[in-house]
Amino acid sequence: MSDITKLMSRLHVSPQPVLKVGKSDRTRAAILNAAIDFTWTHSFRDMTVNKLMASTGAGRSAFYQYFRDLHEVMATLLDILQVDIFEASRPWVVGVGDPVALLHEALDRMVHVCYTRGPLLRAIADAATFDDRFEKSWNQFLGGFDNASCDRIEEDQKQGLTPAFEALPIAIALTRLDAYTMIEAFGHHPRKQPEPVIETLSRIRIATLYGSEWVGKRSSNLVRT
Amino acid sequence: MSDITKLMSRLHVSPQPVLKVGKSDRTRAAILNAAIDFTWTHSFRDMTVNKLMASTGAGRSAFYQYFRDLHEVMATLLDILQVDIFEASRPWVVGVGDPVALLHEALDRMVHVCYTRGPLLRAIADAATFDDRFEKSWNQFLGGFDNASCDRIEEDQKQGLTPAFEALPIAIALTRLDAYTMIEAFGHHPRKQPEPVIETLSRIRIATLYGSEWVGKRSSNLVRT
DNA sequence: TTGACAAAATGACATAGTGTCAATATAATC
DNA sequence: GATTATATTGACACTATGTCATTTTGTCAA
Repeated sequence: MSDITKLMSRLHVSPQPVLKVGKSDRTRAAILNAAIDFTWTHSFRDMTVNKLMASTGAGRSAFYQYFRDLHEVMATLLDILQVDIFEASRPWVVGVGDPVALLHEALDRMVHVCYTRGPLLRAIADAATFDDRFEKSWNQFLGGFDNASCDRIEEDQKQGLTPAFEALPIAIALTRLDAYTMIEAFGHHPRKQPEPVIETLSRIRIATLYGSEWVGKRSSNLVRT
Repeated sequence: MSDITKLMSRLHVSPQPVLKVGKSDRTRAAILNAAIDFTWTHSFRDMTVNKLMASTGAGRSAFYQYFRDLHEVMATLLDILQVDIFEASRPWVVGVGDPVALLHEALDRMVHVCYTRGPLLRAIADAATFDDRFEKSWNQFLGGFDNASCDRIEEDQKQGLTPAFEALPIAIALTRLDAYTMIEAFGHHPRKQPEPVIETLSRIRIATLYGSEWVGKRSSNLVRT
């Protein structure tokens, strides 16, 4: 039963307007919050089940009631973060109209999300090197981006807005560019300013996809139907 | 005393044609080789002192005679790899002449080195997330690249070959682009083909620095004195 | 309100890896 | 070949993990 299904059945069955939250849910949420808090001030490598559970009041063993291990916690947090990041990228990925303007819009939002959650993003990327299964999740996340980006590039190529080249390798490279540049910029305290990062990523992506003449412009005469 | 200095003094002093290698040197080398071999077939996360020493014949405790921990081993390997990679990048970093041609030359060599040592490069990047001190080494390695790249960009800007923008953030982003694209492509078996990676990285870098019109060309009319 | 049941939390245990140290074995040097 | 320096070893203390039988605690119906 998925989380959403569980939530809906609870809403449906309950005759009361108050969303009932069992102790189980509270502890689970406490663990996730403890993990988020932890990443804000420490590296993932220093995270232990003990330290997390110390922040929740419950004993260490209780952890295993909710998660198989720390990586499953991180996977849950990635699932949540993923939604926000994909949402932020939508303008460019599926938007209609001037692609340069759409790209600025999307990068603006994406950088904002990553700035807000920088240390968490970094912890997630770090955690991927610690565990086989979670590494797959992280690669699927990046892969989802690769594909969305690739589709958009191929669309723009059909329209003659972007030069004809093999889209997927470029999409893959640009995804790594974005991800690791933002992790570098926002993953540690003190975080860098978001604006220069937006400038940098949009300069590189626009120069690569639409030509250097549009770099620095907030929009172009290029139109997409 | 650097490795090279040691090697030279040994060559100089020894009257015999045979390079004298003490037992100490042999064990140390065996550990380093075991680590390299290990990265070729396994992830860094699965590396243990035990597994490494099993390949050398000596017991686990002997390891600590030579290295403080696994990260010191990886730091040693990074030092070695670093030399080859910086050497490969030299044409573009310090070369004189057509920058587009120089860039192709440098990327060609760099991709070749990273293709040859792909799994090791990946293991090194992974190891950086496991240890405070080694993370610093890895960041210094990337930072060295950032600076070299930044210097070259600022030179080209003075010559009017590259648009005027803040060079360092772009250099940082392009370094992450190169590093993590190559780790993605060459870090696992089966490795991707090197040629498309060269194409991809040079396309993005040239479009960003010299303008889209030079992408795909092996050289430009741009000249650098 | 109470009692019974299901669920959550606990503490003790087995396992795996780390790094250290005193004791021992081995190599190199005179 | 004796001596000295160095490499190697095995035992130990420590930290963290994940499991399980047991106990405690919440929830719901009577």
